[in-house]
Amino acid sequence: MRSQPPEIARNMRTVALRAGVSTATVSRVLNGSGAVKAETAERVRKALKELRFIPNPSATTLKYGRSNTYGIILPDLTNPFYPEFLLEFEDVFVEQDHEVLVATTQSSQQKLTNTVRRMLMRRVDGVVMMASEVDTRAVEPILNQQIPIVTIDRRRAQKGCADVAIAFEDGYREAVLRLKALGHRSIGFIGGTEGLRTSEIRLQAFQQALAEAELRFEPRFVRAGDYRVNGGDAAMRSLLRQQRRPTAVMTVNDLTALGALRALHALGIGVPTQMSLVGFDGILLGEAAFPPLTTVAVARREMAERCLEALGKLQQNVGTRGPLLSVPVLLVERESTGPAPRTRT
Amino acid sequence: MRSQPPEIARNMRTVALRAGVSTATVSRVLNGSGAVKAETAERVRKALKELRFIPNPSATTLKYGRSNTYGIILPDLTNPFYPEFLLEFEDVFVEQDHEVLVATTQSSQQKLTNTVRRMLMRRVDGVVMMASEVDTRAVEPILNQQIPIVTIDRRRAQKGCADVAIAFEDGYREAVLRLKALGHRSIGFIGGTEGLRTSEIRLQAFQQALAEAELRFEPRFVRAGDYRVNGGDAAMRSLLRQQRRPTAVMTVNDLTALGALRALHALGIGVPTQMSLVGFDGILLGEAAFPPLTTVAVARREMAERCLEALGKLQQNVGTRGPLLSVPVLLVERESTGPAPRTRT
DNA sequence: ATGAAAGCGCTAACAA
DNA sequence: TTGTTAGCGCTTTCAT
Repeated sequence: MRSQPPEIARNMRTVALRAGVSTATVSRVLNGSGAVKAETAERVRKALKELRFIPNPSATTLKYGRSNTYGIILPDLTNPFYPEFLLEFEDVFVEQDHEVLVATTQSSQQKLTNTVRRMLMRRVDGVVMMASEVDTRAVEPILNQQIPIVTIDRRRAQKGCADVAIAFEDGYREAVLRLKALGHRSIGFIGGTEGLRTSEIRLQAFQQALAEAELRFEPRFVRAGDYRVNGGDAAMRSLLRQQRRPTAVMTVNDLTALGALRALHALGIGVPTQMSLVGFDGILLGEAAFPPLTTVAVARREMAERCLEALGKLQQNVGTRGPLLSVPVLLVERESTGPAPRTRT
Repeated sequence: MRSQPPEIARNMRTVALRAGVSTATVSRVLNGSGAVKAETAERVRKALKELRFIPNPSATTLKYGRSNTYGIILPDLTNPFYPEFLLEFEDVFVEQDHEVLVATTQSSQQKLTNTVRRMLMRRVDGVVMMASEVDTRAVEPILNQQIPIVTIDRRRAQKGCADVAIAFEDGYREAVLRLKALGHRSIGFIGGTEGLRTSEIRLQAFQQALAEAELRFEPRFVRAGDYRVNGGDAAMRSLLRQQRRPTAVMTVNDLTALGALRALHALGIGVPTQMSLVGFDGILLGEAAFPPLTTVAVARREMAERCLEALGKLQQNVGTRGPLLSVPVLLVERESTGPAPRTRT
């Protein structure tokens, strides 16, 4: 025998009736707008509770053209960094009583166009865009509607846009210094897909880190990858085909490092005894690798918070350029790095 | 010099004005409801296009209390299986012009309660629930609102509910038979968290597979894990602490297998030379492991399609029990499995 | 301190 | 075949 489900109010009228007030008063109590006598407010709150009132945000969206929803556009969910970020993003935004609309582009221009339309239809109040691989002209309709956009890692801002950038420079500097302290003198690099702005930025950050550590940048120890496992694997094999080798390799992200690690295993090269390896991102599965991967972890939570902050700033000053913010980074030393081997292999 | 952004219509009135018709006609053209003269329809379509009309679904949601949005509740996004499934889910639903509302519970009862409220507020038309770890009484308000729910892997349905189950039995059977063909006679198992219904189901499926293959089930070769890397690592270490060992180990999911693999590496046990290892789920990163992980892959796409199908059935027959559907599974043989070692270690 | 009412955009019932 | 209109739920302005 199940008890009858309790009556539930799906509109304010029902609540107002029960409390013996008008819907205007209910609204005032809910939003803390306008003055309501304490006694009345109490009665309303009681009715609200008893009737388990479920507000209908589409009414507000309809009235004001704003939905309290924020869109997030991710390139992909198969790189664990993105879902791990999404987790924090959702948490941060929902905590502020915002709703989140998730979309992935999967590097398809068509998908991005559809996504933009979906976001416009849902009257999002802002968009966070983490899809460096696609042509960003597709998002112009969003800007035309005066909806703020926060990009990730573009390192520039225009009217209505802000940018949140990962501190690659700090990350590579820290890692290079640590490797130097471990005795490494020649450090290789497996980068991202060629031709992408973000690949360029990361490679430069690595070069700069070497310079600051007074180590030589050797182009023959550099390879392009594709931000994925197979690219890292192929790049590492290519690196190892040469006569001379670096004693340590840094990568553009963890997936690349995992691929490189697999190649090293397959070729019977000891990690870290014969070669040290450093990833970037700090995905959880880096710890599941053998040996557990040393990496530069990106502070996902702070990244989500910076997005929220940037969006807030853009809303305060519509039509102006938004801020350029930075996300900190942390070297997580695990077991894929160790002292440089005595003799160069 | 940028060209002026084109005027965009955010309501039907503007479009109707331009086409010289009423909003009702515009609506009829858009939805293909009611008869419209071909010539008029053409004029409307032209106006629609010229003005880049963006419909406002909140109006429809407000009018009908239905949003064309489906909620999906995931336990977590750090297990790559979930985002990989989400990717397909989004794709399948968006393709049908549905919107998707994503939420994660992170095994928190409070978060689930909030999520349910969010879904109710957004007037979702259905919910897919993949969170076996939490108390499902929290979702009752959804059922009370006559909103259909599709659960994953509960293997039962009640009024307003359907279930989509992964064919564990098939998966374990296939894998066990393959291992048997490779000469394995004693096969261990690392299961899920104890006390969960889904852990029970999976263990039983494994036992059944052994029985069908006429292999003995040996409880001392069974350990509980936690569906995560560390649980798999610990369980494997515990398994290896015994005098006698299985020659192959199957696991409840890939994360568990990855942890087990790490333990095997750490203890210097060759995979697959000394021990074979089989995961479950087919996460992409299984291929990045060394050796690449043999696993039973769950057909994510079909899983998403079954969810859509189940939701459709439930909507056709409100208030009845929904179907129990099944998702197929595929053995993906990579390099963590091989012939059983000659002598038992 | 409170209530009445308008209006956001859309669709379907009804009228013409 | 097409148009007019009511009404979904909410907030806010304007009265009271």
